[in-house]
Amino acid sequence: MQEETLTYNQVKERLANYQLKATQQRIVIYDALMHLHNHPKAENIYDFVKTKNPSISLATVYKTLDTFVSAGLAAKVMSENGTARYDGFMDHHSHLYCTNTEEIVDFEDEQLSKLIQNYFKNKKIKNFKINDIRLQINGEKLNTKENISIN
Amino acid sequence: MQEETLTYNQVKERLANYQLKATQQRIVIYDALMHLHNHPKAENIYDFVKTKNPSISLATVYKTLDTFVSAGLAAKVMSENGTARYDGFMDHHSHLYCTNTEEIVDFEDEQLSKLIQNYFKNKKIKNFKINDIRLQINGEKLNTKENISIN
DNA sequence: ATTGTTGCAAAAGCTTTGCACTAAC
DNA sequence: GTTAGTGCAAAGCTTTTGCAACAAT
Repeated sequence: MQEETLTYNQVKERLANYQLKATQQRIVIYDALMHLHNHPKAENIYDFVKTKNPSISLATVYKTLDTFVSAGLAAKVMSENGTARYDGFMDHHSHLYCTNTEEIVDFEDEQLSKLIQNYFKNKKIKNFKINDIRLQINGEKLNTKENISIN
Repeated sequence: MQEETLTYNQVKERLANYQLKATQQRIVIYDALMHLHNHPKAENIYDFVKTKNPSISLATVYKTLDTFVSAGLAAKVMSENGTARYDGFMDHHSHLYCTNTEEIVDFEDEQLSKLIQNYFKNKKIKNFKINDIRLQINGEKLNTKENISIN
């Protein structure tokens, strides 16, 4: 798995690319998103960043995540129980959702994406412009010791 | 579009089939689900049923919907803003989600379902048992006067 | 008669808001 | 210096809970 470790300056630069002021809070939250690959909720991110910036507030975490989502730096995914989960990896991907453990696992399958995209090239939906297609695959993790993996 | 209009006794019978006591509340809520095809939230259903049973409580609506979902009589869909939406039509289907109007529109496409099912017959996901695959198609409704329709 | 369901009001959980203070540019 | 972001505490909204009263079987 790719481990994206950016230096302080690299993060600043990336924020600048998105016309965002590089505040301490944004930097640590961005960093958290790069480290937490489990589709954390705001609270998880809050816990993580508090170790680096103990005075940060939960409201700031929410506001910042919202900013990132608007800017296109992060994605917001709704889990089945209605709480928002955040995702710092912006490549198109779908999600596996385990109904038992509530885990959300990224699922990326180029071949399947192509298949679906092609399908909709031929079959249009009237009065609707498709921006993004995601699969939500619900099921159960079978072996709790091993990880879920494709193929 | 199929308009499911059931008599009082037919609803009672259907509830009985699911081992559910046929209370007034359940009957009107079930009826509401059959009439409201817009993926209503609990509050919408509450408003609808209050015309027939003005003393019903919102808590009962929530509890009853939960009961229906557990029994398999209805489905719960999470919308992008984190509120639960309910759906009384239990055939497998996907959803179109309009990012502007927040409308959720049912989308059923036998051909596409088959395509995806076949795909996963060959390509298994390790340690994961797929129970249900749904497409979440995000986009924008183009012509606000006309309805969205397939093909 | 028994068992499960309802209604109420209170609480819980997550998220947003308003505003004075502060930091980034 | 100006503009935008932060922290706080309060409020908002959806959903859940506990329990006594009640209705269905």
